Amino acid sequence: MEPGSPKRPFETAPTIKQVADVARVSRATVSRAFGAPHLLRRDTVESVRAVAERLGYVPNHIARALSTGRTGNIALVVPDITNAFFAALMRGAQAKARDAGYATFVGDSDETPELEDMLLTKLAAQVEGFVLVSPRLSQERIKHHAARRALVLVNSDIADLSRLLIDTKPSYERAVEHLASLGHGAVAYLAGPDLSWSNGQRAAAVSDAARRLSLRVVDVPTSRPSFEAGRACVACLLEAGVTAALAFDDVVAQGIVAGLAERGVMVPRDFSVVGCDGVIATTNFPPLTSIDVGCLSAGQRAVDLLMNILKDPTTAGQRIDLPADFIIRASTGPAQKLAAEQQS
Amino acid sequence: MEPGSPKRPFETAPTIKQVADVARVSRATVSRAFGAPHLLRRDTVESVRAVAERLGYVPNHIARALSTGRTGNIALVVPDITNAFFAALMRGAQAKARDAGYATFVGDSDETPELEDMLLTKLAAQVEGFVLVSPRLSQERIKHHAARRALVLVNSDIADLSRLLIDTKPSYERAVEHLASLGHGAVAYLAGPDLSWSNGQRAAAVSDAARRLSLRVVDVPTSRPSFEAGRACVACLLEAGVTAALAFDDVVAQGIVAGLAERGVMVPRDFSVVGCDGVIATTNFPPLTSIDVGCLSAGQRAVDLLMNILKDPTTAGQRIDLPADFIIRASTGPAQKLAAEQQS
DNA sequence: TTGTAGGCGTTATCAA
DNA sequence: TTGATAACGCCTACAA
Repeated sequence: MEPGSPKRPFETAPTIKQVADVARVSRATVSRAFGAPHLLRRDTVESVRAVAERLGYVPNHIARALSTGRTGNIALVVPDITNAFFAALMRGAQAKARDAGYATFVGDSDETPELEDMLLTKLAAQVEGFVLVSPRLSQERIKHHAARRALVLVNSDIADLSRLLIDTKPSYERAVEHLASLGHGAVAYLAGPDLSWSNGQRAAAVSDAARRLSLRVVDVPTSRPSFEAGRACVACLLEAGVTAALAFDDVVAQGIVAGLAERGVMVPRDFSVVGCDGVIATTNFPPLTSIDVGCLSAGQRAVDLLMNILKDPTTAGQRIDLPADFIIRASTGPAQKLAAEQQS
Repeated sequence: MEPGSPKRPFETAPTIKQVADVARVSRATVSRAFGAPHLLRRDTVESVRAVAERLGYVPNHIARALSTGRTGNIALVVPDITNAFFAALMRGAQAKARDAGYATFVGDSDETPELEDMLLTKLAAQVEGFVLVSPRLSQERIKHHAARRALVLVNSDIADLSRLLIDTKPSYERAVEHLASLGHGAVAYLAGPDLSWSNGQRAAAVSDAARRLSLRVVDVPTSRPSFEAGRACVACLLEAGVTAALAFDDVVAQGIVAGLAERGVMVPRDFSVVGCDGVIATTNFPPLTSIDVGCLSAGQRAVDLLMNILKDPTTAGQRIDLPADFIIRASTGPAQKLAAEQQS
């Protein structure tokens, strides 16, 4: 270390007082130049801001928060950052929050209720609100947290709480119809997490549509929605004699396609696969027939909702349903003759 | 643009003063009962804590931060959350920070220097340190930020700043050797962002190794490392007469594979592709021959480094090189005869 | 339109 | 071992 170096290793940020002194105004004026410029003369605002700029002054979030009770922070809590669906959602949410002047904490719960609970608890003191995505936590605990902080749920349906639900049911039904029309008589559904609302919805949609169309459905559980899980269940799929599979999401679908390819089963010639999410459906070969849930805009909408609640708490508690689009690409095709005959 | 209204529909937390009054001690004593109990008599601590418990008192994080200058927060700034490499890195970093008792802000700079600068500036007041991943910002501005807050760089080499460099050079060289040994006489390098240190390193490695082995190299620029960019340059690759391509990362590599497949060019039979990152190399068919950079542990290491600096600022400024592994999977194979003949 | 002064909830520095 | 009091940096009535 340099001799005579300052006790603090880092430069200390300029304060409102320093700006005030240099600009020859009061601290209140500096404060207003940033927080309420309409109360000041134009040139006052400009000169103060110029000085601030020159000094590198930025209003201190913490001090402001202490004074106003508003932190200007929100937190995003998701089961797995590396999942493309959550990542895209976070991207939209984070950008929206930034535009609204909010900074964003992120919490990865690693798919566990305990970590989720812990994150919600510890972050609460520093945020104005939460966006809780696909929670694995109990209703009771979620309500507990919602009672002390604004909270928007994504893909979790709890009465009286603000929630954004991506409605994939019609799309999964259309997907089943699509497969039926291609001559598939037996299909599989590769499930997502038990605790997931989305999974419940999707499983029900497949089951309902299949019953209606007299298709046979095989339900295949997976430990966790992953490429590996999809790949691992291929043997099971082929054994079950199905000619098509609907997956909980695109990651699982990709795994299925890869697992099939390894065994020389070509998609869509020999087997059809349907995914869900829409982020990575197009970054696959063949491009996946999939359900586009518009995760980016879902993230934005969730933050919109949260911002509304922060502005007017009486708007809390509403339910918003977002549509999803079934999009036919190249991973589905006519049922293979052989397999079709097996059914009849 | 303004943070929400001040009125709070949520339970308001008790303050230190309320606890002090009820416990019939001073605020200082309450503070010490939590922050420095060894300075107090045992029964004092107990009685104060009992009262606090009864009232549901929890020390206010914000007020404490203002007073001590310690926020217990760090920030992660990355070019693109949805990129699998960054997502995995964030996951590792976030988990490590959580274990160390820190909360994590996340900033997505959308690959732009301006946003990056803005995030660094606005977040500075609320964090004790930054992990800045693959910055697109100028050295000058980075140094500016590093002067006021602890900062760890990932994949950016600026002297005197703490930095974690994932050394992919030997691996790219090995990749070129691998291709040469398979009979490829002309290869392409699909570049990443101009401002990226990683890209510079990788381009140089390919160029050096190719010169040494007398291979022809075609450099193909891309706007942004994306699936689409990889897919779009396939025409260019085929025109250039190369039989193999090394991509800046796995996403681009996936795009190339898909683009080739669309034209009936099979990988690795007709064309070889090498990626980099290792996150999604295995979630592709065929699994990509790729360079595994261990992003998850890189995230952990980066936070380790940051925590060390926070504990002892004199440890700042060190450079850590992390090795990367070249892994041969199924996207590379012998050069196609026809193409090979074209070369001779 | 601008300045003054008190307060936000804690911690840190002195005294006692 | 405890208490009084001054920061911490900002916002916001209230005054001017």
